[in-house]
Amino acid sequence: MAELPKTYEPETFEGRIAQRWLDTEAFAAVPDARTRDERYVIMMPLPNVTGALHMGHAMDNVCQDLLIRWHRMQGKNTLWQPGTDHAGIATQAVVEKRLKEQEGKTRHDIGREALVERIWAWKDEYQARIVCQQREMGCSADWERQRFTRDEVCSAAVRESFFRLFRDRLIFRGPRLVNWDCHLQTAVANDELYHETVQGHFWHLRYPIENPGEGNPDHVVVATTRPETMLGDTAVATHPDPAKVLGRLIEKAQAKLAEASDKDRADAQAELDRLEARRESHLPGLLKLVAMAKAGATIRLPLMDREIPLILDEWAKPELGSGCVKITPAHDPNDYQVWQRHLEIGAINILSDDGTLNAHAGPYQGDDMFTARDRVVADLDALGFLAEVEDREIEIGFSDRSKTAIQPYLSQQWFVRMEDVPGGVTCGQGTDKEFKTPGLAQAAIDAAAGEWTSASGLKVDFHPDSERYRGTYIAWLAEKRDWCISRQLWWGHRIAVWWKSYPAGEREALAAAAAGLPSDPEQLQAWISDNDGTQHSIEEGLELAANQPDLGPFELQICLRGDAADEAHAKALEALGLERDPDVLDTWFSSALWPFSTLGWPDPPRAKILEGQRPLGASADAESSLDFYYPGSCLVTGRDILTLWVARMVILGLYNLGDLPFTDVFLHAKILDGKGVTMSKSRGNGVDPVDICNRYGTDAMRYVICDMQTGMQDVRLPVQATCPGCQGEVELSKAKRGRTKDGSPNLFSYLCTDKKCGVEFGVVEGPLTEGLVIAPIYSDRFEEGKKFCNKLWNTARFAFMNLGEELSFQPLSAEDLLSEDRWILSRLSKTIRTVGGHLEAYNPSAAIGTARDFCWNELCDWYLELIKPRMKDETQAPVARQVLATVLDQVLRLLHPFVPFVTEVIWEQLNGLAPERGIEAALPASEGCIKAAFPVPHPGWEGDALEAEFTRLQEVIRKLRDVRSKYNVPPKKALPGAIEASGDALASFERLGRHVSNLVNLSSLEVAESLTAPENSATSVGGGAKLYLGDVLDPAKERVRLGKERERLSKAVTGIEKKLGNERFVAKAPPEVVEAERKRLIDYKGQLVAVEEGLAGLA
RNA sequence: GGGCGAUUAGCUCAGCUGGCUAGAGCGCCACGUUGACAUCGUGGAGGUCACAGGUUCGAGUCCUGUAUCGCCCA
Repeated sequence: MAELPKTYEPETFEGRIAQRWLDTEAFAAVPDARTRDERYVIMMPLPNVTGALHMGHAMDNVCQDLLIRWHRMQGKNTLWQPGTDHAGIATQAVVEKRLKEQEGKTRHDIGREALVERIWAWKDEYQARIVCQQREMGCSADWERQRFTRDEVCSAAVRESFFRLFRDRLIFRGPRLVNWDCHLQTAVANDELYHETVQGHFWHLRYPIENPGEGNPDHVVVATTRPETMLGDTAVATHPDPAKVLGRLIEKAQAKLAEASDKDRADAQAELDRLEARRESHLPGLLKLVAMAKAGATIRLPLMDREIPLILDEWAKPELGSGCVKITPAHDPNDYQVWQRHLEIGAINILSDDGTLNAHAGPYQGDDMFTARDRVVADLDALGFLAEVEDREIEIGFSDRSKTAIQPYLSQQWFVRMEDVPGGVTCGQGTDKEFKTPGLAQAAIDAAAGEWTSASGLKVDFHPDSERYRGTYIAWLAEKRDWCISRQLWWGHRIAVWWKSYPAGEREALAAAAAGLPSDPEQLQAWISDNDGTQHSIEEGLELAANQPDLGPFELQICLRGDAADEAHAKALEALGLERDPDVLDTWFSSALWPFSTLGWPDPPRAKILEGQRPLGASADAESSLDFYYPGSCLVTGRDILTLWVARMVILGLYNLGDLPFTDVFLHAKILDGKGVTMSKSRGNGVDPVDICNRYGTDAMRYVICDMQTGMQDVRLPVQATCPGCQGEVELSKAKRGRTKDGSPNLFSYLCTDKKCGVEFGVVEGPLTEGLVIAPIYSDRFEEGKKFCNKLWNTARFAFMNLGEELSFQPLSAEDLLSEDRWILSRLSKTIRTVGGHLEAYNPSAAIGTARDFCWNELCDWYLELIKPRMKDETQAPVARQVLATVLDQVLRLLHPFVPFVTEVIWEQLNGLAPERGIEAALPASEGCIKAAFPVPHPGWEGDALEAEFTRLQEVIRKLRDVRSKYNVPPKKALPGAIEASGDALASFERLGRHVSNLVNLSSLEVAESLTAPENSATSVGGGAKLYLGDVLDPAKERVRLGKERERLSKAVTGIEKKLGNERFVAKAPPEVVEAERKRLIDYKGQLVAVEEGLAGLA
């Protein structure tokens, strides 16, 4: 017999097991004859190649592997698609930063090609690192399908999808206000910004009104936190109906005052007074302005000497400031909206790409924003146009990538049209799932709400909190905001549109270029775009250029479908004077295609097969990967990218393929550090999951991760480090940070909390920790997982020591089994059912908790103890052995998805010792636990009466142990015991008395309806019986012990009596609740009487 | 500014549609190495369920407000 080592040492077998899974192709996803219901697909949320994985990724990957292994064991054809994301701006920024640090160069110094080459090298390094980490964590993804968003297969999908959207006029180029990063010189998305509140000013500017007329104001005052933007003002707005707004606000304030608490009354009164005073002072002036605006009044913009209109718009707030607001459409999002409502005012962009002012800023051209601000303020002041300067806290947006302030900036960008379009959008063109939708955003809304289902009957739902996240998802989509997909970067999928802009006067040149275009409708799509981005056919466009030149300049745009089209036509386009757009696509565009680009869409048979990769096309007896694995099943991710990524996958899946990329979205918790701050490498609080695996074992890491995933509660993970000075443990959330050279806190170093030590040590390698010892960080939360694995290990060890040389299977009927056998099988069946239910409900914590409780509290603490005597008796041992082997078999299968390594290695041994396990019939066998059938409940094994009997037995044993403990009886000393009971309980204890003797270590046990207690007995009640333990009595101790017991019981009795004495309770509570209370009262009273008798006996 | 959520033991978290004396793991205390396991066993201490009101026979759970802390959107 192969005896297991005494303790669980994961490092001795994890590597070997991982290798065997690879050797046996256990993770391989190969299309076969299984039906759609027998398939299960998870597309891994592609980690970006910016850096290594941390515990947040571990949470994501472990949850997915749990689902994948569980479904694989249920016999599904399972695909877990791995891969990585190029992460445009993030990766380029990291590489650029390193270039600057190490060589002092910028990207412009080395050029586009050289920079991209360096980024590819970085990508290779980090992709390898990430895959290594995932394999270490036991991720059972099909590594032979590994994809990267910029590899040839994914890139082909990007080109095709872009072309189709462009052809359907769902991609267009137009002017929009974007967040401009002046340092990186690119637009950045909202999610790449962070906001900070800084001390700033509020400048009040006085703008003169042209020819105000008798009795009218001769100027307006506007206020701004960015006075330099006044150079781009194109209007001043005032509210069209100030009386109504002020009236409504005053009503509201009165209502609030009426309801205000004493504490708030003064504030509410002050607010009301302010509004009323304001109506008095400002309303007449504002009404005059309304009349003037209607009459076409204009304003003379100071410094620029430009005439701009006074307009009426609800953006102006009559209750604030002067009630007027300056409008700078090109540099403020709200003003931009105003412009959209009053297109006649125009927009003037005063900024260049590099953040300096352009020619539209007149004398301030060439200044940066801050220089310009000082000069504008000084000049306005000198000319008497500066009314007032206030100090004020203002919120400024910063680019997360460059850490510099962003500027709202009007520029030409590419967009995907999300709103409804006239005539609707056809999704799934050319497939048998083709359908019409009003617009792309609406299609994704319908997918999650209402009656709509896809052609194959699918719908999207969210877990574990369906309501909450459906709401977030729909609210975001309902805005139907166009998606800006262009980025001014060098790292990414370059936009495949060649274009040239023709001012209104150059219609002839436009016509000539259009006439010279190659004709290839399948591979080439041409549009003429007007100045708002609306795309027209060539004929319509030329007509517009002739008849409505004010819609110019016109842009001739040609999109090529793919590499072959580039080859055929790019030169010709360039000969016509068109240039390929230099921008690249937003990373999320390629990520949005992930559920099908990875499978070879649009043309799986012709998808490039990279070295060591599985072909994607159809085989003689199976569909292509795309047909077989799309639509997929479940998406597992954090809630922060629900909109950025999940919604967009739904949109492009529906648009390109006519069906959903997945039906279930599992949003898991986020892992925070000990202070509640998001973990990340850049904050110096990240923990590398591989460090945890090495320290505690991979299964221990996975166990604890599963245990942490409850509902949506984010989880704090306090982390520690071993001080390199004193070797003591330092709790990082309590330790002080080290200092950098300039004296500010160093995010990457800590001071030891031991006062005698105080050594500074680093936690992340880098320039800031040069010269410091780097202490690996870990978290003692993972001890729990290791302890559980050790317990499981020793359960198996006990089994193997007792199974004998080789156990042969015999069919067993219920009569062959003893009561403890039937009890553990009943508990096992119910455990399997409960665990399955928790997994279905996406609750890994409850699932593993249930499995753990069974293993530890029932199998180990009770069953193993109950059968130990039988194992020494060769006539009784075989049945117990067979039950034990069967329970172990089921437990290993049940736990495998959570802790795959330890279960697999035990499984291997179990197969050697007991090749066939089962009770009535042998269970289906399997060489690897990874491929074994997941356990199913066995209703025939379940017995409620038996379980109740065992619950009573356990209570009796605990009570008697408690007495032993209270009297400090050494475990080896056997004592006489007695149980006084009647009815069912008596019969039950007569049958099971041997277990009491065994587990309480009794020298003798009398069970009877009425008996004489052993000499010097301590008394106790429990399990519906009166219990005696002899040879221990110390009257003083007993009085104390029973006194406490009496106190506890009489408190409970009083409580229930009070409740039952309440007439309204008895009248109104459901009868079964009242009845249950009555039963409890009788039970407690019985116990109380017994305790009091015991006390009386002492006297 | 708008929306969503959280606050339960020293720590990290459970607690479903209101109903036993509010639970688990870790940590803590006492005792214990008899052949699975000291990464263990047996027993134990520890909570005004953030605060204030309300609904109800009954509130950790439902409602309103307050405080603190998150997240998303503007």
